[in-house]
Amino acid sequence: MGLMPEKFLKPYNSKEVEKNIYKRWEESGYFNPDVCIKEGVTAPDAPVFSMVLPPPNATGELHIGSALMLCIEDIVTRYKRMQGFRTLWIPGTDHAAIATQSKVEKELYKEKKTRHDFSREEFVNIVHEFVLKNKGRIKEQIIAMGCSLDWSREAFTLDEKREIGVRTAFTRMYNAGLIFRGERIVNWDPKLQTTISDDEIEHKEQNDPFYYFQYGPFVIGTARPETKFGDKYVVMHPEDKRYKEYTQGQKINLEWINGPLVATVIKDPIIDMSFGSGVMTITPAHSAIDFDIAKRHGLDIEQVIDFNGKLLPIAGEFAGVHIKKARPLIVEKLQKKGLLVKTDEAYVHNIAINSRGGELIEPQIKLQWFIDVNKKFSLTHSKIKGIKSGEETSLKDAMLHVVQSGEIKILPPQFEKHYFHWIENFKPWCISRQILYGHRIPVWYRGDEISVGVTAPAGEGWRQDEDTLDTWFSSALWTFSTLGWPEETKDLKTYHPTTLLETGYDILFFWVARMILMSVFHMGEVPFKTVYLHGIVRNEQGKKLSKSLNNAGDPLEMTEKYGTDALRMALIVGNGPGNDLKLAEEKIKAYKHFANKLWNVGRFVLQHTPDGGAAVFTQSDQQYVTQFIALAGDVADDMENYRLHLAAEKLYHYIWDVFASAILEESKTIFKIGTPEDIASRKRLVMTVFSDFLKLLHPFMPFITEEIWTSMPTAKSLLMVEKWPNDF
RNA sequence: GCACCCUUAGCUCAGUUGGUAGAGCACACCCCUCACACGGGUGGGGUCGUAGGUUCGAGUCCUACAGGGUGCACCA
Repeated sequence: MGLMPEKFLKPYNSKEVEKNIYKRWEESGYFNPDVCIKEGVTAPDAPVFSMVLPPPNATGELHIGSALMLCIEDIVTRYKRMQGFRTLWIPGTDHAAIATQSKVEKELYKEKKTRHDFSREEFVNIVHEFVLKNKGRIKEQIIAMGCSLDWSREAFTLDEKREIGVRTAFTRMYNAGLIFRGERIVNWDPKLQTTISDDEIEHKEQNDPFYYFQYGPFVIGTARPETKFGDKYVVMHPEDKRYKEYTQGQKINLEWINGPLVATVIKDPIIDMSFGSGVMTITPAHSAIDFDIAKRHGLDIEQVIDFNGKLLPIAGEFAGVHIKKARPLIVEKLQKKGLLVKTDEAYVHNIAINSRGGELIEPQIKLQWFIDVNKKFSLTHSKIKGIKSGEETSLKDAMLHVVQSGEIKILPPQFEKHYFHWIENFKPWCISRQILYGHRIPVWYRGDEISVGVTAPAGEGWRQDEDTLDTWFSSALWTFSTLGWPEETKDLKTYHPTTLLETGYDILFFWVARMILMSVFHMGEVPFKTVYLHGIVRNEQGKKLSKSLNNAGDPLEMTEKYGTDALRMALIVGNGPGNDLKLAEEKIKAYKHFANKLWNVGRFVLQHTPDGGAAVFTQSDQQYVTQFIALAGDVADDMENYRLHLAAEKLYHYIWDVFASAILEESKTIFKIGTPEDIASRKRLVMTVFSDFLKLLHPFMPFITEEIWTSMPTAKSLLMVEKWPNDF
């Protein structure tokens, strides 16, 4: 018997190993690149690899999708660290303003309380306490996945440092004229009592009756009769022959819901002649398109529905009635007046709902803060390829430019098209929210005066804007706010732009695009060089998922049951970039078996090869060496090109089919009846190949490889900072 | 409506630059042989959605179609 410790006599026990190993990593300080340099495991002038962790919602749960994200990012990080890079992966959490506040309000509601039972300060404190409790749990979950994050640099989108960043960003953009306050039509959620951005809207198909009403000489169609009270403009296409007798601005007397009305004819090419009767009345205060038409023709804009979803006095007898209740009543009245022409019951259309809360969105006109993405500004300090310092550009143009020029590469490449398409439709970004939890808008008012800045203005009588910022405003600064910006820190100079941004494709627009926007403006450079997008894991609503009952559940449960390494492999193998993942528990189990296989290979190696030796390889062993070097090259090539799934599979098959089934099986005979030269050669082969194999596999299965490594005679320090094997 | 993705073994999916089909699980039979039964061995199972095209050669590229899914836009 050789060096084999007793622990190898039992099957691999992930539970006993994992906590212990993580503690050793953490205590080593090697998650922090500064320590790596100080201890001499990384060269001070080594190339940099940096990445931010997409900050999980502070009140969220770590789900199997986050596990996939953590796993991919940790694999890349560990690989780069072993390649000798100055490697930094920054952890943090997101305050997720709306989501968090809704959650707390739900909790409060259980005690029959609402946010209105508290002062602003009290309420924010309640939310804050809630967040603190949850943050710890998320950190535990991230640790359980084995992530090599530098916890000394942990950040939170709503902590003090980030608040300075947010206020600085707001102020500088305001001063550049890119942030403005204006009355626009916005997406209003009557339930959460806040605006949301266009991207937070979800369209849902719904069947509603479609009514045709007699409107003077015209027949108009609508699915929303409750908005029609104030409709005094009738719009048609200028080239519609059916209505050529009517002229722009013509007045028409007609009978409407609450009595006689003078309507004005408007001609506008936006009208689709083939839809309905080709004529419509407009409600500019509650429809984005109608609002545009009204602006174009200088028409009156009148609010019909209040911010709670109830009809205003303009509705006459219906004033104060909720729109949901009012609709059938209005139809009934119009029918009685003989103005209902017909009803199409089979009408299917898309309604807008808030993806965060689920309530129907009511377009409303409100005074809000926006980022103007089209306005030209001068980019004073540009490091962006193709844009000179001082050159004029717009946020939109710059955002397009950095991807078109290839300075930012998006993987898989088809998502570049999604990105371009989205940018082309990018309208002013509404950044103010009427909720309490979040970064309060750094603007103060006093009479007609306005003051924008990082701190409150001096003097009496200033009142701060009541609104908070869209949560994505602060997370958009993440690549540089985590590095100390707006201070010109050493971290900022060293690690920005970050090397890689890895996240789910579902937040390409929400987050990735907005990070590009912010970095371009504030840093004059890209936030990252490569974007790697992984697929999402469908929830119970996903049709495919619900039909199979063996889909895996909570990641923590899985790591408990099968070990983190097994879960990591199951998440990686067979899951190409950008593809959605459906994970069967059986697959995780299979990689638990693989972990045990590796464990037993370790046992064999340590039993039979007490020393590494310096023997000369026999010809056949030399072939194995060559094969292994080729494998190491292949794996490195896959890693460089983010083909993690292929790399993992190659490693799996190598250790099982080549190393265990061929090399070890042969070795049994060689060790028994081989010549001394054969034996020495084989012992060296087995030890060196296995030892280096552990390095190759470590990014994927960090715990078990580190645990076996501690028993290897070749081990000098932790495996996590060993150099990636490039040759023998 | 516009765009993108998917369709490969019973199930879940790989297959990076085009070169005679792979994995895990499941299934059948054999083996508790001295690293490992969380193992080993043997075996069954696929006209790679359909129809064309390019090519010496296509699951892999092109075109059309069908089915499934996603994103964006939107109808008054």
